[in-house]
Amino acid sequence: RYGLTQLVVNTDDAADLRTKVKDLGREFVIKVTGTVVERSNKNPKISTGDIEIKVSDLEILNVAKLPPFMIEDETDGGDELRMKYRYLDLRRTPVRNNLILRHKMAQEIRKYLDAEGFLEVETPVLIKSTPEGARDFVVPSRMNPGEFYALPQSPQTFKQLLMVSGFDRYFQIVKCFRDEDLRADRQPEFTQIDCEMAFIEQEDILNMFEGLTRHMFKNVKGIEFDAFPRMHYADAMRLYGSDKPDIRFGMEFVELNEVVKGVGFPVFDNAEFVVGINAKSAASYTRKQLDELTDYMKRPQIGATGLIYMRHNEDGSLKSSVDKFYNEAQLQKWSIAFKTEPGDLVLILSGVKEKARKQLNELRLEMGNRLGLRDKSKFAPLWVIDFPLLEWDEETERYHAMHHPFTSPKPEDIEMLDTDPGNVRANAYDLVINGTEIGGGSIRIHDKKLQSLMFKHLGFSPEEAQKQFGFLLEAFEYGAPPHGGIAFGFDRLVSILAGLDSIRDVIAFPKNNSGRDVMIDSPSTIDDKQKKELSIETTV
RNA sequence: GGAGUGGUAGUUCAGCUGGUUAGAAUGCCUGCCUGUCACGCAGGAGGUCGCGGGUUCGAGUCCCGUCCAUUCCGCCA
Repeated sequence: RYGLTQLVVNTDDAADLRTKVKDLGREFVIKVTGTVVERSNKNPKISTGDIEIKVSDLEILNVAKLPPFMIEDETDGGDELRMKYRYLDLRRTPVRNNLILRHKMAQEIRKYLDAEGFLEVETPVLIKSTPEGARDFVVPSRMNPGEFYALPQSPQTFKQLLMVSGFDRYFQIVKCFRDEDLRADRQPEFTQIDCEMAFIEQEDILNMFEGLTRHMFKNVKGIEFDAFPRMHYADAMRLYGSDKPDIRFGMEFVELNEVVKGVGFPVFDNAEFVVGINAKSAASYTRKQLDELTDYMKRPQIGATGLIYMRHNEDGSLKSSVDKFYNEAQLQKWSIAFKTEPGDLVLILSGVKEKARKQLNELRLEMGNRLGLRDKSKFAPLWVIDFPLLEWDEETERYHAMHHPFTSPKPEDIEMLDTDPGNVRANAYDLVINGTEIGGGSIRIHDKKLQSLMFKHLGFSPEEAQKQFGFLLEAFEYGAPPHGGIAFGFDRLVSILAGLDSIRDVIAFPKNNSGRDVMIDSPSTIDDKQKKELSIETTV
């Protein structure tokens, strides 16, 4: 009942036991002495109560309050309550099993990387603030009044320094901190499997960490994989509208500009880009379901202006929501483009290219969910490679590094840095499993000249670059080997193997949205003495 | 910073267009029951309907504000 275990007490003198505990109420922690007897009638529906104890003595060790929710596999407690009493929630078998899984995975990671000659090195947690990327968590420095430390968003620069030091294979299972709003798959403090290797090329990294992933799945879940498929970033965007496609199912994008334009349907004629998917076996969708789907797409979070559909009916006929503009022969062209069969449902969006792709990605995933194509017990790993080096930032009106400023451009693309920076590709790669970005990395720049050139293109003046990264640039002058690495989001990896949507239940003490009043891992107020010592005058 | 959803017994929720004493299930308490395991039976306690204001003869229900939780967008090199 209270989560520690469930005892079925079997004694010759039950009345005596009852009297013994009665005075204390019904809640207690007990020590039972007795003989274990095998259960004669096991109930396979419950996980507790596998043994019975013939009790000879019972000692009450402590009294316990009644828990605010039932500590059972199927609890009646809501999320909020479970988080408030996390120490009770952690008594529940499913949550405990997640942490056991996490532990096992950490063990397997260390086992694999150790066998491959990696050295686990700890890097500092109180560090200098880095400029780009997420907001830093800050810690006021008492020794340097008015100044502060940042908590690392990743040990990136430290591991590169370790490469200069000759630790050719480094790893660390390490906490990282990013002061951004959290999500179901994102916590402000999270754990990375951080790795770096010297004297390697991209291919070496992909193989090494495909090996790690394979090792983990095999030893923890008993699942083996063929070689992970690889996809160019550009193809991922074209076929799935996402840099992290879920390839447990197909439903690839079909581009339709040539097929649907010029017939006098203004929505398509005026759109830059028309693109759709074929949802196999969904032609039975009713008008009501399609309207609901349209509303889903029109929600502000997605922001589609509409949704066009065509049914390929079981009798072979084609029926679209724009029959007024397209006759049977024209719809036949759609059917050919989508390779439809009777029973299929075609869904089409139009608009500006990037936006339409992004929206169709949402629709594809939603249809995948509705059609049951995203089975949590199936795993589809994928390398996405050849990411762009730079990304245009509308707000600051300049390019910034898509991965980070130390990422090496592809040598053959370097000359485009001046002419066509947006199309320069990087030696950067992501590991995606089931549509979740599990890890990413890159081959780094190890040459001071190229690194300075990159800073220039990222809009750093030489002085700024020197101020922020001078120590790294200087280190590179002492013989930096070619190097590269990768970092895995450990929490996400565990949650995927556990078949969960949220990373919350693979973390013993997760953060909540407000960061307040849940448990001991909440911010504290600063008292006057601290304010004085830290030279803090206003509320931080 | 923005949009959505929710806040009613310990807990999970119901409460339709405003209308007697706010319900269910489960948990809890008391009694009975020595092979139960979602035990059973009988009885009982338990609610300032998040908070503040307003409309109304009358508000859990409608309006305004506010707080909290949560999901998503922004953000996450």
